[in-house]
Amino acid sequence: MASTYSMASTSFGANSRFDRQLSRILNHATAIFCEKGYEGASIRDLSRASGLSLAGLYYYFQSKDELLYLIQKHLFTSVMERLKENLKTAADPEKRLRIFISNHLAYFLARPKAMKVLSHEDDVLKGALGAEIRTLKRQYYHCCADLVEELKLTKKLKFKSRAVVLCLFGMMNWIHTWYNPRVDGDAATVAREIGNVFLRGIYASTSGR
Amino acid sequence: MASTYSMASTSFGANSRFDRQLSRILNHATAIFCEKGYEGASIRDLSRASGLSLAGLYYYFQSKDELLYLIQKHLFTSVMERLKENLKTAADPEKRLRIFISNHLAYFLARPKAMKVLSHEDDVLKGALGAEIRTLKRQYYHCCADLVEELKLTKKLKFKSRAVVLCLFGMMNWIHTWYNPRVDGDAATVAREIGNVFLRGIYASTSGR
Amino acid sequence: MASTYSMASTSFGANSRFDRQLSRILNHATAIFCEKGYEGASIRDLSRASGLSLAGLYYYFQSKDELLYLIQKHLFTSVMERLKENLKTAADPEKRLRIFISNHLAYFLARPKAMKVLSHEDDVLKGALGAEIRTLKRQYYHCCADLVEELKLTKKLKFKSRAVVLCLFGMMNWIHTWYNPRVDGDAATVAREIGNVFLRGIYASTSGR
Amino acid sequence: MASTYSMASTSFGANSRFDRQLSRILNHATAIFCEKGYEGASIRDLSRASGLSLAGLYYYFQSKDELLYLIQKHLFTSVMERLKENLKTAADPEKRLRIFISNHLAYFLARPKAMKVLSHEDDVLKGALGAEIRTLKRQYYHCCADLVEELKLTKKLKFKSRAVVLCLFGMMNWIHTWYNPRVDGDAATVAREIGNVFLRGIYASTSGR
DNA sequence: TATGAATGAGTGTTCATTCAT
DNA sequence: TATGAATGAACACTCATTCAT
Repeated sequence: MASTYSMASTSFGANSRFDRQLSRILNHATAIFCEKGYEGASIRDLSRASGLSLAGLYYYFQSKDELLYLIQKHLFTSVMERLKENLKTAADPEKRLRIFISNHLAYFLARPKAMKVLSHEDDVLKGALGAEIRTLKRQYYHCCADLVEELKLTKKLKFKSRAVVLCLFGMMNWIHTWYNPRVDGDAATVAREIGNVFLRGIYASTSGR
Repeated sequence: MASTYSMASTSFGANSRFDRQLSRILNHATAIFCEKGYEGASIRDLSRASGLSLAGLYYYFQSKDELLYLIQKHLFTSVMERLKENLKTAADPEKRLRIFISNHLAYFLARPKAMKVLSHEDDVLKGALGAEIRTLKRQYYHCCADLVEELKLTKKLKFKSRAVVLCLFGMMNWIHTWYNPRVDGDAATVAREIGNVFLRGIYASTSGR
Repeated sequence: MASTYSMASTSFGANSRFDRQLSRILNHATAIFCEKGYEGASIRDLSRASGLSLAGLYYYFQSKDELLYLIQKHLFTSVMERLKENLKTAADPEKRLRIFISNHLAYFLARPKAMKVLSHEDDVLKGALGAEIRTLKRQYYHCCADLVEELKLTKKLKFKSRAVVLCLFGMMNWIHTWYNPRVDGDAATVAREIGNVFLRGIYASTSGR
Repeated sequence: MASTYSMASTSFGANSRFDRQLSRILNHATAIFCEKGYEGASIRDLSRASGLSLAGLYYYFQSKDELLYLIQKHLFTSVMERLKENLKTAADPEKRLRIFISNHLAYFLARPKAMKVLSHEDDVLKGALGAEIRTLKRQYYHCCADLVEELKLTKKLKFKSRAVVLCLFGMMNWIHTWYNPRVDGDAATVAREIGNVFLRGIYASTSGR
């Protein structure tokens, strides 16, 4: 599997020695943050895992905060890129929403650790770095909200959009606490199931009641 | 509001001086774990918040781990107690499932910090304490799963129970990341909405597809 | 020799266990700051010297900065106290200025390390702590400047007071770079010599030229 | 203003590319040592300030110690050179001592940062480098002491030469803690004032008392 | 000449925890 | 019941320095 962090279209882009090394480090860091949480993880853990010296790591990032920032930024950026690519193939509102769901699950079920880091360490980053991440997250949320709105208009449905969209995110994101590929099937299967519950749930709504 | 931790029916039961003090401490600890996470929180934070000395706190618990254990155990125990009480009033399967949802939300939206601690610090506890918490959690999960199964049989529905129940938990538990009483209404309102999406979603299912 | 830091009239006052220990620590810290400079000294050095554990030290102060602050504050406060006491015994302006000089030298030649720390780490402290120290220092300077002004008026002398007072401080404070009791005599001797150079120097001045 | 460090008569002499670059580096280093002290300053600070890479700097010096050595050696060497030049113009003992004072102040008030580094980091250097600097310093001290002795003999004065010379150095070197050109006038003015205090001070001495 | 990449040793500070009282 | 005093281990991070290129 190619490095998660070195895709030509992101800032980790150019496949220089530096970028490849950074991407290796970020992958290790993701795994460690997943396992122990941001606070519980130590740069020493990362040093052990990556084989670099403690001091050597700091050549690649400025602080533990920045490490988390780089990870989260990359994830939001690249899941969104893929989403945009995938959405090009469909015009039907329902299909488009199903694409959102399956894009999200395909991306994150392939990176279960990343998914956990993203939802767990949601509000850790303060200051400018945190603000940038929150902006990316809001953009991603709005992609989904817009698709739901599109569907709502087309089908003349009645429901509180905010609550409904957040329910959908709840179903999708909670998955990292239980997903087991052998029991639950692949990402497409889970996406179909969640899509079913969600779409039937909102199609049946004719009033707020 | 009576202390969350000193209800007659739990082990913190008897309203002794010890129990009342412990319950105060656990409330402070919950708030701190919520704000900073288990790893990020320090016993010194708790000392400051509670007004007790660092050493004095250890009269009430053996370790930081046990502190989290006491909190989580109490929460699962008491939400389950309330659930059992509330379920006594209804026999209709749908109504009973709606009671599960509203019981969960009423309990946890009144204790948003506790809800966050429960989902955030889900897998922190290792060893015997962790095992006990996981058992309680499984029991609670099965309460819900049984209600869904009951409904499925009655209404002759077709769906993968496991996936569907976990979707429901996802919708309910994700709520701590977005719930705002002024925007989203009270617990009963949110429970109705989540119930709607979920029940309509599964009612409409006639096959696994 | 009684501890430098536990005089009844200062804030290190009450001879409690805590205060005695703190005063021991501050004495060690003074010696270390003197030898290696503030930046060059490490809390580990202090741990070694004092026999307390690294962590144990932090029971007595909040930060390395505060350590320096405590030392400097104590020195300025107590040299000033002694000065006020000593000045009570004389009314003659020249005698009073000679008292300033001999008080300064008696105090600091008995604490050569303290003298070096005070002049070397003059501008290290930033923020509130630094401001407080600078205020104390300014007060001490003005004590001296007032005595010089008194003499200038009495004897109708002509000179730039600022330059002259700062010359006097220069002579007194530079001493830590060269003073050797066996070669240079005791504090009273040095004070007499500096007093001579200074007083004859300003008595002979009738114009700014 | 020509570089402080690349004068034909010093070892940084020949105006080669190397020497010009080294001289730039030493100027930056002086500023940084002045601002943060020797211990507090880091080679990284110097890298930032000079624009050279961390590793690149080491082409110009062997160690941080040598950096300080080069600075201090240059300062003593070149202030002494100028002194010798200036002393050629006068034969009268008093005039010659006044030349020492004004040469010292003219040189160092034009390089306030250098003056601070010289007095602050006086005893930092250990081993051979430190010994060499101490030798230069002693030579400079003796230049002054000889001039004072000359005057003492000529005018048949009585005082402890050592104490008196060190008083003079105290007045001159302490200046870096207070000198403000707008308030205190130029170097010549300050030199006259210090010369006045000092010369009148010793002229008036007819006994050690 | 100059740099990118790396390191071992050290920094100030905080941690959960203990023990005599 | 509760605390003051203390500790070993760990923390994030920076240091001066090096070496292949």
